[in-house]
Amino acid sequence: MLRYAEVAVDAPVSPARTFSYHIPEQLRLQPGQLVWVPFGRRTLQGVVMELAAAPQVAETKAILQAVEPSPLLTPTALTLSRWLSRYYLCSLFDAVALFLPPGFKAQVRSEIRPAALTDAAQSKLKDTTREALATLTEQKGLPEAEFSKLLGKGGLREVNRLVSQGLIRRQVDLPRKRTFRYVSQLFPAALPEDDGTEVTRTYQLPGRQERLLQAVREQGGGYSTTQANKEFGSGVGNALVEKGLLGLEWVRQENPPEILPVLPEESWAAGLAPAAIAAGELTLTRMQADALARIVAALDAPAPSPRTFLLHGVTGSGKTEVYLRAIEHIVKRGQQAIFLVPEIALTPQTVQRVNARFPGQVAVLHSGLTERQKFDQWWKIRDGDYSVVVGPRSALFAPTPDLGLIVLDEEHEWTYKQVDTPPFYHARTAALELAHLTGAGLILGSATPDVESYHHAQSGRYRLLELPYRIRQRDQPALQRAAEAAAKYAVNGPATAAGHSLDLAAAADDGLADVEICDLRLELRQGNRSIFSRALAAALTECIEQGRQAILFLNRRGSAPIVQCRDCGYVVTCSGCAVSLTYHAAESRLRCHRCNARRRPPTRCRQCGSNHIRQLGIGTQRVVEEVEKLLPGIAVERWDADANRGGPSPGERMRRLASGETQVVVGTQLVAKGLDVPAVTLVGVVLADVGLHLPDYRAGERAFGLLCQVAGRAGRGAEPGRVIIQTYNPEHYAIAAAARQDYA
DNA sequence: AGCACGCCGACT
DNA sequence: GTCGGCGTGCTC
Repeated sequence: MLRYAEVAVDAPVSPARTFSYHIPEQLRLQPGQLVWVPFGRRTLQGVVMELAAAPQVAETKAILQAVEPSPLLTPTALTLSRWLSRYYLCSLFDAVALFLPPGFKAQVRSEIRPAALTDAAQSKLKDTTREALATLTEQKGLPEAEFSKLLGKGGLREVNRLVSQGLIRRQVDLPRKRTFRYVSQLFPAALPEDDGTEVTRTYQLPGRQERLLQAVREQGGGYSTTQANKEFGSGVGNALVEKGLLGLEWVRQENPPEILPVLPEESWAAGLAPAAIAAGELTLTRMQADALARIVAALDAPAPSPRTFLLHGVTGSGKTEVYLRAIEHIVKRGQQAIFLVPEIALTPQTVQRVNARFPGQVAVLHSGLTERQKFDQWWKIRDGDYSVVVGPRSALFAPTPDLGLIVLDEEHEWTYKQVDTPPFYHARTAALELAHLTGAGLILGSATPDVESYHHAQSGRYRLLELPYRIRQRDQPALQRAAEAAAKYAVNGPATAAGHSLDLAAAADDGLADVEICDLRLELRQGNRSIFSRALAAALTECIEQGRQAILFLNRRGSAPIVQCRDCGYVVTCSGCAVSLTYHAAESRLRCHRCNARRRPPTRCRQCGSNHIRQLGIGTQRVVEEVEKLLPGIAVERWDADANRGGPSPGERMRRLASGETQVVVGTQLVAKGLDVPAVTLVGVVLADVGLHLPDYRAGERAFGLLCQVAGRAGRGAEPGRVIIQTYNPEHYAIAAAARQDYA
């Protein structure tokens, strides 16, 4: 029989490694259960990966106890854990920990007791140790942590020495109390050959015990100890447990209080949720309808069919609506969907739309929840109480009972990659594997897909779905007319016909803002030393005079400046890595952040010989000053990580912008993502080059994506938008392509 | 994390 | 000849 278990132990061991333990007679274990095991001198948590007939080694220790009576991980989760461990080179336990309920961690608490404390043995000890032992004897025992503290520095070592000398005893207790919301309950005890027969007895019990026993048996299920103590007096239940007439179990509390999917208070777009987006109100464009049809067809096809889609749609093209309809399809057939977003706090609009479409069925996981709330959410998801789980990368491992679809919005975002603690997984890669294992569909969506994803879509590994046109508010009357006209000739029903007409209208004008590139080298040559080109200065002035709003964007990340020739735009790069060199003031040298090469800073430009070499390094602060100089008395606000720490709250700033109080926003990436303010008609990129020369070979790709996103901020309302990109590198492929909004 | 083992330098 | 500091590898 299967008397052994292969256990993933919570220790830093090689990937995929398990340890063999034998299962004691009285334990019934299944794969996926969390257990306590002895490991070296310690007692650790582990997860049973599989049961086995034979161990890997001759000598095995016994599993001490199960933490939960039933498995916490499904067979699918175990399979994905093994894959994660091998692929990301982490211990198997680090991988399975992703799937465990929040707050499962518990530590062994050991108690120190005095033993054989003869004067002779004590005479050889240090003074502090002798004093600590005196306290210990006085208290008749202390928790190990406290005792070790009494011994001062290196206390842990000293404790072990004393244990091996036999002067003290260590008693290890496995934690009985469960993390949260566990209540102890009394059960009628059954006979050992558990067939449900209750224990019979021939003797008489004291009155209160008799009455409690009767009450518990009548109840049938569990009888809370708290209630028992209240009604029959404390200790009565314990007496019955000791007589073997009642069993005591820790049971997870049923029906935890409702968790409202509350968004972080500080969310920028509080109160800005699109008002009229309810199910069925929107007519899909033909592109949207096509995309949805292909997704639904794949989801309905028999199991081994390609179900990974890359939904490439420009900002405002209606990707979210496609996700929502696909989720609806899955939910209707009783399955669940996982909706991943890069950061909850930055995508409140998306989250609110999901919430509005599936009221009461959405679990929103975010860092603002308390540990207890997260714990309750985990169990409710597992019980199938929710149809949709929205959250950051970790939400991929939520215990949905029957996963049908995974949506990964803004799939190019780097927050999907875990970089701080093992396993260093990428949620997109892991989602692909999970979808493969479960047969679930996977939709990756972005306006600027990661080059790797796009490549997979082109080579056929994913299916590519394109939404090339923006849907605008100003199209709505046109849509109405088109729908009416088209209805007369409709073959496929009015909705599709109207959508088709909208596509035709949009094809002539894709709804995107006009983008101009402004060559700063030319400005400089013509004597303009300001950070604003004449074109941007004029556009900004005009925009404000017309009572509209503007966003000025400066992608200045970190503090590493760039060394650049102001005559030809040449940037000093590493000869081996094609990465910009960073000036290190302390050693007066340029350094490559990739290969660590060192170089003396050049005095003349290598490309044109000019000595007009500068360290580029303007920040948003400087831009704000320049705007105030250009347009005195204007309401400018700076939105970046620094400004976020002090000053008005993000919510307050968002309100001021939405109401028009703020006329110009100067910001970093923070303003590039998700900001949707209709009255913003002008976007100025103060210096596009900065992001271009980050010490990262993906710099060009990222600069392109960011510029596209920034450009998407303009002209979201009825008025057309205008974007001006200032650069010293107008011919750089990333900037030129971004100006044409040409992803391909 | 904690422990044993073994190597090497500093001491009796 | 012995002690101890620390680098390395192991824990079923």
